[in-house]
Amino acid sequence: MTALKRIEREPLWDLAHAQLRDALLAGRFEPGTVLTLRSLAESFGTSITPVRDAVTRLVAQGVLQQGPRNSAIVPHLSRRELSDLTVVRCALEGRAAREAALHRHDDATLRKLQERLSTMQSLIAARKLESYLEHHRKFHFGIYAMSGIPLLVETIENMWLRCGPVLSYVIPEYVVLLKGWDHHTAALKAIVAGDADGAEREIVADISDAAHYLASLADSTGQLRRPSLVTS
Amino acid sequence: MTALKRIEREPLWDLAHAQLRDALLAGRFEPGTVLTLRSLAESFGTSITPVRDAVTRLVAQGVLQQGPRNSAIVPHLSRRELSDLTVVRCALEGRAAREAALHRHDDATLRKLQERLSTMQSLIAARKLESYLEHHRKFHFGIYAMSGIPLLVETIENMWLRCGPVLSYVIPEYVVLLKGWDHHTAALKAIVAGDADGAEREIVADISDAAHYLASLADSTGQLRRPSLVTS
DNA sequence: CGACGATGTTTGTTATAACAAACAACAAAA
DNA sequence: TTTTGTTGTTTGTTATAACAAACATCGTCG
Repeated sequence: MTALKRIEREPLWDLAHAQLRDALLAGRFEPGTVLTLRSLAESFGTSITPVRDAVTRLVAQGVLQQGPRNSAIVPHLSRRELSDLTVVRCALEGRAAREAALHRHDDATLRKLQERLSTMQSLIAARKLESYLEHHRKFHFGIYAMSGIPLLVETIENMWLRCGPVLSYVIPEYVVLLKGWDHHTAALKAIVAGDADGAEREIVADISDAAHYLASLADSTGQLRRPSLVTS
Repeated sequence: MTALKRIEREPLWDLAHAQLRDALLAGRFEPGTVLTLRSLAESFGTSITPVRDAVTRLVAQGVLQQGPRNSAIVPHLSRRELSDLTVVRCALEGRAAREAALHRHDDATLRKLQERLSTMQSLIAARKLESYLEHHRKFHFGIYAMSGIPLLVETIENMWLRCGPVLSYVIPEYVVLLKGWDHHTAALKAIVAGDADGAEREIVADISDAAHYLASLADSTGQLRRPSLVTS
Protein backbone atom coordinates (compact mmCIF):
# COMPACT_ATOMS: atom_id res chain seq x y z
CA MET A 1 0.00 0.00 0.00
CA THR A 2 1.64 3.21 -1.17
CA ALA A 3 -1.02 5.28 0.48
CA LEU A 4 0.48 7.53 3.11
CA LYS A 5 -2.72 9.50 3.04
CA ARG A 6 -3.37 9.72 6.79
CA ILE A 7 -6.79 11.02 5.97
CA GLU A 8 -7.59 12.17 9.47
CA ARG A 9 -10.73 13.83 8.20
CA GLU A 10 -12.66 15.72 10.78
CA PRO A 11 -16.29 14.89 11.43
CA LEU A 12 -19.00 17.42 10.72
CA TRP A 13 -19.76 18.00 14.38
CA ASP A 14 -16.15 18.98 14.90
CA LEU A 15 -16.44 21.67 12.27
CA ALA A 16 -19.70 22.87 13.76
CA HIS A 17 -18.09 22.90 17.19
CA ALA A 18 -15.15 24.98 16.00
CA GLN A 19 -17.35 27.43 14.13
CA LEU A 20 -19.67 27.91 17.07
CA ARG A 21 -16.72 28.27 19.40
CA ASP A 22 -15.10 30.95 17.30
CA ALA A 23 -18.38 32.79 16.85
CA LEU A 24 -18.91 32.80 20.60
CA LEU A 25 -15.37 33.93 21.29
CA ALA A 26 -15.67 36.73 18.75
CA GLY A 27 -18.92 37.86 20.32
CA ARG A 28 -20.97 37.40 17.17
CA PHE A 29 -23.93 36.18 19.21
CA GLU A 30 -25.89 38.52 21.42
CA PRO A 31 -26.02 37.24 25.02
CA GLY A 32 -29.40 35.73 25.79
CA THR A 33 -29.91 34.38 22.28
CA VAL A 34 -31.40 30.91 22.23
CA LEU A 35 -29.61 28.66 19.76
CA THR A 36 -32.10 26.25 18.20
CA LEU A 37 -30.75 23.07 16.74
CA ARG A 38 -32.70 23.26 13.52
CA SER A 39 -31.75 26.81 12.69
CA LEU A 40 -28.09 26.08 13.36
CA ALA A 41 -28.34 22.94 11.26
CA GLU A 42 -29.83 24.95 8.41
CA SER A 43 -27.11 27.58 8.61
CA PHE A 44 -24.46 24.87 8.58
CA GLY A 45 -26.19 22.95 5.82
CA THR A 46 -26.20 19.71 7.79
CA SER A 47 -28.63 17.62 9.76
CA ILE A 48 -29.37 18.43 13.38
CA THR A 49 -27.31 15.47 14.60
CA PRO A 50 -23.87 17.05 14.21
CA VAL A 51 -24.94 20.39 15.64
CA ARG A 52 -26.52 18.58 18.54
CA ASP A 53 -23.18 16.99 19.29
CA ALA A 54 -21.43 20.34 19.02
CA VAL A 55 -23.92 22.10 21.28
CA THR A 56 -23.80 19.25 23.80
CA ARG A 57 -20.05 19.57 23.94
CA LEU A 58 -20.17 23.35 24.33
CA VAL A 59 -22.70 23.08 27.13
CA ALA A 60 -20.51 20.50 28.86
CA GLN A 61 -17.60 22.91 28.64
CA GLY A 62 -19.69 25.66 30.19
CA VAL A 63 -19.35 27.84 27.11
CA LEU A 64 -23.09 27.70 26.52
CA GLN A 65 -25.68 27.82 29.25
CA GLN A 66 -28.61 25.44 29.18
CA GLY A 67 -31.94 27.17 29.33
CA PRO A 68 -35.33 25.99 30.63
CA ARG A 69 -36.16 23.21 28.17
CA ASN A 70 -32.55 22.07 27.81
CA SER A 71 -32.20 24.71 25.17
CA ALA A 72 -28.78 26.23 24.65
CA ILE A 73 -28.54 29.96 25.21
CA VAL A 74 -25.46 32.13 24.86
CA PRO A 75 -24.85 33.18 28.46
CA HIS A 76 -25.15 36.61 29.95
CA LEU A 77 -22.21 37.56 32.08
CA SER A 78 -23.16 39.26 35.30
CA ARG A 79 -20.77 41.26 37.41
CA ARG A 80 -20.83 38.45 39.93
CA GLU A 81 -19.96 35.79 37.39
CA LEU A 82 -17.16 37.97 36.09
CA SER A 83 -15.85 38.27 39.62
CA ASP A 84 -15.90 34.50 40.10
CA LEU A 85 -14.25 34.01 36.75
CA THR A 86 -11.53 36.42 37.79
CA VAL A 87 -10.78 34.51 40.96
CA VAL A 88 -10.42 31.24 39.10
CA ARG A 89 -8.39 32.81 36.32
CA CYS A 90 -6.00 34.42 38.80
CA ALA A 91 -5.45 31.12 40.56
CA LEU A 92 -4.92 29.22 37.33
CA GLU A 93 -3.01 31.70 35.20
CA GLY A 94 -0.96 32.95 38.10
CA ARG A 95 0.10 29.41 38.78
CA ALA A 96 0.90 28.86 35.11
CA ALA A 97 3.13 31.94 35.05
CA ARG A 98 4.82 30.75 38.20
CA GLU A 99 5.52 27.34 36.72
CA ALA A 100 6.78 28.97 33.54
CA ALA A 101 9.27 31.01 35.54
CA LEU A 102 10.56 27.90 37.28
CA HIS A 103 11.65 26.26 34.03
CA ARG A 104 14.49 27.01 31.67
CA HIS A 105 13.36 27.79 28.12
CA ASP A 106 14.71 27.91 24.58
CA ASP A 107 15.88 31.25 23.31
CA ALA A 108 13.68 30.75 20.26
CA THR A 109 10.42 30.66 22.20
CA LEU A 110 11.44 33.56 24.40
CA ARG A 111 12.42 35.65 21.41
CA LYS A 112 9.14 34.81 19.72
CA LEU A 113 7.17 36.11 22.68
CA GLN A 114 9.24 39.27 22.84
CA GLU A 115 8.66 39.87 19.14
CA ARG A 116 4.95 39.39 19.64
CA LEU A 117 5.09 41.87 22.49
CA SER A 118 6.65 44.54 20.33
CA THR A 119 4.18 43.96 17.52
CA MET A 120 1.39 44.29 20.06
CA GLN A 121 2.76 47.65 21.14
CA SER A 122 3.01 48.86 17.56
CA LEU A 123 -0.53 47.67 16.92
CA ILE A 124 -1.70 49.74 19.86
CA ALA A 125 0.18 52.75 18.60
CA ALA A 126 -1.38 52.31 15.17
CA ARG A 127 -4.83 51.73 16.69
CA LYS A 128 -5.16 48.41 14.83
CA LEU A 129 -7.21 46.93 17.62
CA GLU A 130 -8.94 44.11 15.74
CA SER A 131 -5.71 42.23 15.15
CA TYR A 132 -4.44 43.11 18.61
CA LEU A 133 -6.87 40.71 20.24
CA GLU A 134 -5.41 37.70 18.50
CA HIS A 135 -1.88 38.63 19.51
CA HIS A 136 -3.04 39.30 23.04
CA ARG A 137 -4.50 35.84 23.26
CA LYS A 138 -1.45 34.15 21.77
CA PHE A 139 0.91 36.02 24.06
CA HIS A 140 -0.92 34.89 27.15
CA PHE A 141 -1.14 31.30 26.03
CA GLY A 142 2.47 31.38 24.92
CA ILE A 143 3.36 32.05 28.53
CA TYR A 144 0.98 29.42 29.83
CA ALA A 145 2.37 26.82 27.43
CA MET A 146 5.78 27.44 28.98
CA SER A 147 4.45 25.93 32.20
CA GLY A 148 4.77 22.55 30.51
CA ILE A 149 1.43 21.45 31.95
CA PRO A 150 -1.10 20.77 29.18
CA LEU A 151 -3.93 20.24 31.63
CA LEU A 152 -3.35 23.69 33.07
CA VAL A 153 -3.39 25.31 29.62
CA GLU A 154 -6.54 23.42 28.70
CA THR A 155 -8.34 24.51 31.85
CA ILE A 156 -7.32 28.11 31.33
CA GLU A 157 -8.59 27.98 27.76
CA ASN A 158 -11.91 26.82 29.13
CA MET A 159 -12.12 29.88 31.36
CA TRP A 160 -11.30 32.19 28.46
CA LEU A 161 -14.11 30.67 26.48
CA ARG A 162 -16.56 31.54 29.24
CA CYS A 163 -15.64 35.21 29.27
CA GLY A 164 -14.73 35.35 25.60
CA PRO A 165 -17.45 37.65 24.26
CA VAL A 166 -16.97 40.24 26.96
CA LEU A 167 -13.24 40.36 26.49
CA SER A 168 -13.57 40.71 22.76
CA TYR A 169 -15.47 43.96 22.77
CA VAL A 170 -13.95 45.60 25.80
CA ILE A 171 -10.25 44.81 25.78
CA PRO A 172 -9.43 46.96 22.74
CA GLU A 173 -10.64 50.21 24.21
CA TYR A 174 -9.27 49.23 27.58
CA VAL A 175 -5.79 48.61 26.34
CA VAL A 176 -5.61 51.92 24.53
CA LEU A 177 -6.85 53.79 27.58
CA LEU A 178 -4.64 52.18 30.17
CA LYS A 179 -0.99 51.27 30.14
CA GLY A 180 -1.99 47.61 29.93
CA TRP A 181 1.17 46.36 28.24
CA ASP A 182 3.04 47.17 31.39
CA HIS A 183 2.15 43.92 33.09
CA HIS A 184 2.85 41.94 29.96
CA THR A 185 6.45 43.05 29.62
CA ALA A 186 7.01 42.79 33.35
CA ALA A 187 5.63 39.26 33.43
CA LEU A 188 7.79 38.11 30.56
CA LYS A 189 10.84 39.73 32.09
CA ALA A 190 10.16 37.99 35.40
CA ILE A 191 9.84 34.64 33.65
CA VAL A 192 13.15 35.14 31.84
CA ALA A 193 14.77 36.05 35.15
CA GLY A 194 13.28 33.00 36.84
CA ASP A 195 11.36 35.19 39.27
CA ALA A 196 8.34 33.02 40.04
CA ASP A 197 6.75 35.44 42.51
CA GLY A 198 7.10 38.35 40.11
CA ALA A 199 5.66 36.41 37.18
CA GLU A 200 2.60 35.36 39.16
CA ARG A 201 2.14 38.86 40.55
CA GLU A 202 2.24 40.54 37.15
CA ILE A 203 -0.13 38.11 35.48
CA VAL A 204 -2.57 38.36 38.37
CA ALA A 205 -2.34 42.14 38.21
CA ASP A 206 -3.00 42.08 34.47
CA ILE A 207 -6.12 39.97 34.92
CA SER A 208 -7.35 41.90 37.94
CA ASP A 209 -6.94 45.31 36.33
CA ALA A 210 -8.82 44.29 33.21
CA ALA A 211 -11.57 42.68 35.28
CA HIS A 212 -11.85 45.79 37.42
CA TYR A 213 -12.27 47.91 34.32
CA LEU A 214 -14.90 45.56 32.95
CA ALA A 215 -16.82 45.51 36.21
CA SER A 216 -17.07 49.29 36.11
CA LEU A 217 -19.00 48.99 32.85
CA ALA A 218 -21.80 46.87 34.26
CA ASP A 219 -25.28 48.34 34.22
CA SER A 220 -27.59 48.65 37.20
CA THR A 221 -28.77 45.05 36.90
CA GLY A 222 -25.21 43.75 37.08
CA GLN A 223 -25.23 42.69 33.45
CA LEU A 224 -22.26 43.35 31.22
CA ARG A 225 -23.29 44.49 27.79
CA ARG A 226 -21.57 45.44 24.60
CA PRO A 227 -20.86 49.15 25.00
CA SER A 228 -21.18 50.60 21.52
CA LEU A 229 -21.08 47.95 18.82
CA VAL A 230 -20.63 50.13 15.77
CA THR A 231 -21.87 47.60 13.22
CA SER A 232 -20.23 48.43 9.95
CA MET B 1 -53.72 26.71 38.09
CA THR B 2 -53.74 23.84 40.53
CA ALA B 3 -50.89 22.08 38.80
CA LEU B 4 -47.91 22.04 41.10
CA LYS B 5 -46.51 19.10 39.22
CA ARG B 6 -43.08 20.50 38.38
CA ILE B 7 -42.47 17.56 36.13
CA GLU B 8 -38.76 18.14 35.75
CA ARG B 9 -38.23 14.76 34.12
CA GLU B 10 -34.67 14.03 33.20
CA PRO B 11 -33.78 12.93 29.71
CA LEU B 12 -32.32 9.51 29.11
CA TRP B 13 -28.90 10.83 28.18
CA ASP B 14 -28.74 12.56 31.55
CA LEU B 15 -29.27 9.28 33.32
CA ALA B 16 -26.67 7.61 31.14
CA HIS B 17 -24.30 10.47 31.86
CA ALA B 18 -24.76 10.18 35.61
CA GLN B 19 -24.36 6.41 35.59
CA LEU B 20 -21.22 6.54 33.52
CA ARG B 21 -19.84 9.33 35.68
CA ASP B 22 -20.41 7.39 38.89
CA ALA B 23 -18.97 4.22 37.40
CA LEU B 24 -15.84 6.10 36.37
CA LEU B 25 -15.49 7.77 39.73
CA ALA B 26 -15.91 4.47 41.53
CA GLY B 27 -13.29 2.89 39.30
CA ARG B 28 -15.61 0.21 37.95
CA PHE B 29 -13.98 0.47 34.52
CA GLU B 30 -10.48 -0.78 33.93
CA PRO B 31 -8.28 1.96 32.45
CA GLY B 32 -7.74 1.41 28.75
CA THR B 33 -11.17 -0.08 28.18
CA VAL B 34 -12.82 1.13 24.99
CA LEU B 35 -16.43 2.08 25.54
CA THR B 36 -18.44 1.23 22.45
CA LEU B 37 -21.69 3.06 21.92
CA ARG B 38 -23.72 -0.01 21.03
CA SER B 39 -22.61 -2.07 24.00
CA LEU B 40 -23.33 0.81 26.37
CA ALA B 41 -26.69 1.33 24.72
CA GLU B 42 -27.51 -2.32 25.20
CA SER B 43 -26.51 -2.26 28.85
CA PHE B 44 -28.65 0.82 29.39
CA GLY B 45 -31.53 -0.60 27.40
CA THR B 46 -31.74 2.46 25.18
CA SER B 47 -30.76 3.46 21.68
CA ILE B 48 -27.27 4.65 20.91
CA THR B 49 -28.39 8.27 20.63
CA PRO B 50 -28.62 9.03 24.37
CA VAL B 51 -25.36 7.26 25.20
CA ARG B 52 -23.69 9.12 22.39
CA ASP B 53 -24.74 12.37 24.02
CA ALA B 54 -23.48 11.20 27.38
CA VAL B 55 -20.13 10.04 26.02
CA THR B 56 -19.72 13.25 24.02
CA ARG B 57 -20.27 15.25 27.16
CA LEU B 58 -17.83 13.15 29.18
CA VAL B 59 -15.17 13.49 26.51
CA ALA B 60 -15.72 17.25 26.43
CA GLN B 61 -15.19 17.33 30.19
CA GLY B 62 -11.93 15.43 29.82
CA VAL B 63 -13.25 12.56 31.91
CA LEU B 64 -12.97 10.18 28.98
CA GLN B 65 -10.15 10.18 26.50
CA GLN B 66 -10.88 9.93 22.82
CA GLY B 67 -9.04 7.12 21.12
CA PRO B 68 -7.92 6.67 17.50
CA ARG B 69 -11.26 6.51 15.69
CA ASN B 70 -12.96 9.02 17.99
CA SER B 71 -13.70 6.11 20.25
CA ALA B 72 -14.03 6.80 23.94
CA ILE B 73 -11.58 5.01 26.20
CA VAL B 74 -11.32 5.26 29.95
CA PRO B 75 -7.98 6.98 30.41
CA HIS B 76 -4.83 5.62 31.93
CA LEU B 77 -3.24 7.91 34.45
CA SER B 78 0.49 8.19 34.15
CA ARG B 79 2.73 9.54 36.88
CA ARG B 80 3.24 12.66 34.78
CA GLU B 81 -0.50 13.27 34.37
CA LEU B 82 -0.99 12.77 38.09
CA SER B 83 1.70 15.35 38.73
CA ASP B 84 0.01 17.87 36.42
CA LEU B 85 -3.33 17.12 38.01
CA THR B 86 -1.82 17.78 41.41
CA VAL B 87 -0.51 21.20 40.37
CA VAL B 88 -3.90 22.27 39.07
CA ARG B 89 -5.72 20.84 42.06
CA CYS B 90 -3.43 22.63 44.51
CA ALA B 91 -3.97 25.94 42.73
CA LEU B 92 -7.73 25.49 42.59
CA GLU B 93 -8.51 23.83 45.89
CA GLY B 94 -5.98 25.91 47.79
CA ARG B 95 -7.66 29.00 46.47
CA ALA B 96 -11.08 27.65 47.39
CA ALA B 97 -9.95 27.00 50.97
CA ARG B 98 -8.49 30.50 51.11
CA GLU B 99 -11.74 32.05 49.93
CA ALA B 100 -13.67 29.94 52.40
CA ALA B 101 -11.53 31.26 55.24
CA LEU B 102 -12.20 34.84 54.19
CA HIS B 103 -15.95 34.54 54.64
CA ARG B 104 -18.08 34.27 57.73
CA HIS B 105 -20.22 31.12 57.88
CA ASP B 106 -23.28 29.75 59.62
CA ASP B 107 -22.73 27.68 62.68
CA ALA B 108 -24.91 25.00 61.12
CA THR B 109 -22.65 24.36 58.16
CA LEU B 110 -19.52 24.47 60.29
CA ARG B 111 -20.99 22.03 62.78
CA LYS B 112 -22.03 19.74 59.95
CA LEU B 113 -18.48 19.60 58.64
CA GLN B 114 -17.09 18.93 62.09
CA GLU B 115 -19.58 16.12 62.58
CA ARG B 116 -18.57 14.65 59.26
CA LEU B 117 -14.95 14.88 60.33
CA SER B 118 -15.57 12.90 63.49
CA THR B 119 -17.55 10.24 61.65
CA MET B 120 -14.66 9.99 59.20
CA GLN B 121 -12.28 9.37 62.06
CA SER B 122 -14.50 6.72 63.56
CA LEU B 123 -14.83 5.09 60.13
CA ILE B 124 -11.07 4.92 59.92
CA ALA B 125 -10.86 3.44 63.39
CA ALA B 126 -13.47 0.83 62.46
CA ARG B 127 -11.75 0.16 59.10
CA LYS B 128 -14.98 0.86 57.23
CA LEU B 129 -13.10 2.23 54.26
CA GLU B 130 -15.75 1.85 51.56
CA SER B 131 -18.01 4.43 53.12
CA TYR B 132 -15.06 6.60 54.09
CA LEU B 133 -14.54 7.65 50.47
CA GLU B 134 -17.95 9.25 50.19
CA HIS B 135 -17.46 11.23 53.40
CA HIS B 136 -13.99 12.22 52.29
CA ARG B 137 -15.38 13.64 49.06
CA LYS B 138 -18.22 15.45 50.77
CA PHE B 139 -15.93 16.97 53.37
CA HIS B 140 -13.66 18.43 50.73
CA PHE B 141 -16.50 19.79 48.65
CA GLY B 142 -18.19 21.10 51.76
CA ILE B 143 -15.15 23.29 52.28
CA TYR B 144 -15.01 24.31 48.65
CA ALA B 145 -18.68 25.23 48.64
CA MET B 146 -17.92 27.65 51.46
CA SER B 147 -15.88 29.70 49.00
CA GLY B 148 -19.17 30.90 47.57
CA ILE B 149 -17.84 30.54 44.04
CA PRO B 150 -19.82 27.93 42.10
CA LEU B 151 -17.49 28.10 39.11
CA LEU B 152 -14.57 27.20 41.32
CA VAL B 153 -16.41 24.21 42.79
CA GLU B 154 -17.46 23.06 39.35
CA THR B 155 -13.91 23.23 38.02
CA ILE B 156 -12.56 21.34 41.01
CA GLU B 157 -15.19 18.65 40.50
CA ASN B 158 -13.95 18.28 36.96
CA MET B 159 -10.42 17.64 38.20
CA TRP B 160 -11.65 15.06 40.67
CA LEU B 161 -13.42 13.23 37.88
CA ARG B 162 -10.15 12.97 35.98
CA CYS B 163 -8.31 11.32 38.82
CA GLY B 164 -11.37 9.60 40.23
CA PRO B 165 -10.53 5.96 39.61
CA VAL B 166 -7.04 6.26 41.05
CA LEU B 167 -8.22 7.96 44.19
CA SER B 168 -10.96 5.45 44.73
CA TYR B 169 -8.71 2.44 45.09
CA VAL B 170 -5.73 4.04 46.74
CA ILE B 171 -7.06 6.55 49.24
CA PRO B 172 -8.49 3.97 51.67
CA GLU B 173 -5.25 2.18 52.34
CA TYR B 174 -3.42 5.47 52.30
CA VAL B 175 -5.57 7.06 54.93
CA VAL B 176 -5.24 4.14 57.27
CA LEU B 177 -1.47 4.10 56.89
CA LEU B 178 -0.82 7.79 57.34
CA LYS B 179 -2.27 10.33 59.71
CA GLY B 180 -4.18 11.88 56.82
CA TRP B 181 -6.98 13.38 58.86
CA ASP B 182 -4.45 15.76 60.34
CA HIS B 183 -4.66 18.19 57.43
CA HIS B 184 -8.43 17.93 57.37
CA THR B 185 -8.93 19.07 60.93
CA ALA B 186 -6.22 21.69 60.63
CA ALA B 187 -7.79 23.09 57.46
CA LEU B 188 -11.23 23.31 59.00
CA LYS B 189 -9.81 24.92 62.12
CA ALA B 190 -8.00 27.50 60.01
CA ILE B 191 -11.18 28.31 58.12
CA VAL B 192 -13.12 28.79 61.34
CA ALA B 193 -10.36 31.06 62.61
CA GLY B 194 -10.34 33.04 59.39
CA ASP B 195 -6.75 32.07 58.73
CA ALA B 196 -6.60 32.14 54.92
CA ASP B 197 -2.93 31.24 54.64
CA GLY B 198 -3.31 28.31 57.00
CA ALA B 199 -6.38 26.98 55.23
CA GLU B 200 -4.67 27.05 51.85
CA ARG B 201 -1.50 25.51 53.27
CA GLU B 202 -3.30 22.59 54.90
CA ILE B 203 -5.43 21.76 51.85
CA VAL B 204 -2.40 21.92 49.58
CA ALA B 205 -0.50 19.70 51.98
CA ASP B 206 -3.36 17.21 52.03
CA ILE B 207 -3.42 17.01 48.24
CA SER B 208 0.35 16.92 47.90
CA ASP B 209 0.85 14.18 50.47
CA ALA B 210 -1.75 11.95 48.88
CA ALA B 211 -0.34 12.58 45.41
CA HIS B 212 3.15 11.80 46.64
CA TYR B 213 1.95 8.52 48.04
CA LEU B 214 0.17 7.66 44.80
CA ALA B 215 3.21 8.52 42.70
CA SER B 216 5.29 6.06 44.70
CA LEU B 217 2.98 3.28 43.53
CA ALA B 218 3.59 3.81 39.82
CA ASP B 219 5.17 0.98 37.89
CA SER B 220 8.28 1.24 35.73
CA THR B 221 6.31 2.58 32.76
CA GLY B 222 4.90 5.42 34.81
CA GLN B 223 1.42 3.92 34.78
CA LEU B 224 -0.70 3.89 37.89
CA ARG B 225 -2.56 0.66 38.32
CA ARG B 226 -4.97 -0.80 40.79
CA PRO B 227 -2.78 -2.37 43.44
CA SER B 228 -4.69 -5.38 44.71
CA LEU B 229 -8.38 -5.30 43.80
CA VAL B 230 -9.69 -8.09 45.90
CA THR B 231 -12.82 -8.77 43.89
CA SER B 232 -15.39 -10.25 46.17
C1' DC C 1 5.40 -21.94 5.09
C1' DG C 2 4.76 -17.04 4.85
C1' DA C 3 2.88 -12.75 2.89
C1' DC C 4 -0.63 -10.32 0.53
C1' DG C 5 -5.29 -9.29 -0.57
C1' DA C 6 -10.42 -10.06 -0.44
C1' DT C 7 -14.29 -10.17 2.60
C1' DG C 8 -17.23 -9.90 6.65
C1' DT C 9 -17.67 -7.57 11.06
C1' DT C 10 -17.38 -3.86 14.16
C1' DT C 11 -18.04 0.92 15.16
C1' DG C 12 -18.52 5.86 14.90
C1' DT C 13 -21.10 9.25 11.85
C1' DT C 14 -25.04 11.29 9.71
C1' DA C 15 -29.74 11.80 8.15
C1' DT C 16 -34.50 11.23 8.89
C1' DA C 17 -38.83 10.32 11.08
C1' DA C 18 -41.79 9.96 14.97
C1' DC C 19 -42.80 11.80 19.52
C1' DA C 20 -43.82 14.78 23.49
C1' DA C 21 -43.65 18.94 25.90
C1' DA C 22 -43.89 23.89 25.75
C1' DC C 23 -45.14 28.13 23.74
C1' DA C 24 -48.17 31.22 20.84
C1' DA C 25 -52.32 32.49 18.79
C1' DC C 26 -56.94 32.70 18.49
C1' DA C 27 -61.68 32.03 19.61
C1' DA C 28 -65.42 31.56 22.79
C1' DA C 29 -67.60 32.22 27.17
C1' DA C 30 -68.24 34.72 31.65
C1' DT D 1 -62.86 43.18 28.76
C1' DT D 2 -60.76 39.32 30.77
C1' DT D 3 -60.10 34.62 31.16
C1' DT D 4 -59.98 30.02 29.53
C1' DG D 5 -59.75 26.21 26.38
C1' DT D 6 -58.20 24.62 21.92
C1' DT D 7 -55.18 24.23 18.24
C1' DG D 8 -51.02 24.72 15.51
C1' DT D 9 -46.17 25.47 15.67
C1' DT D 10 -41.72 25.13 17.57
C1' DT D 11 -38.13 22.44 19.64
C1' DG D 12 -35.52 19.06 22.11
C1' DT D 13 -35.46 13.82 22.49
C1' DT D 14 -35.14 9.19 20.88
C1' DA D 15 -35.03 5.38 17.66
C1' DT D 16 -33.65 3.53 13.39
C1' DA D 17 -31.42 2.92 9.05
C1' DA D 18 -27.82 3.77 5.81
C1' DC D 19 -22.93 4.73 5.32
C1' DA D 20 -17.85 4.64 5.58
C1' DA D 21 -13.65 3.62 7.69
C1' DA D 22 -10.96 0.43 10.39
C1' DC D 23 -10.08 -4.07 12.05
C1' DA D 24 -10.14 -9.13 11.97
C1' DT D 25 -10.50 -13.35 9.52
C1' DC D 26 -9.33 -16.35 6.17
C1' DG D 27 -8.16 -17.99 1.66
C1' DT D 28 -4.96 -17.84 -2.14
C1' DC D 29 -0.66 -17.13 -4.30
C1' DG D 30 4.36 -16.90 -4.25
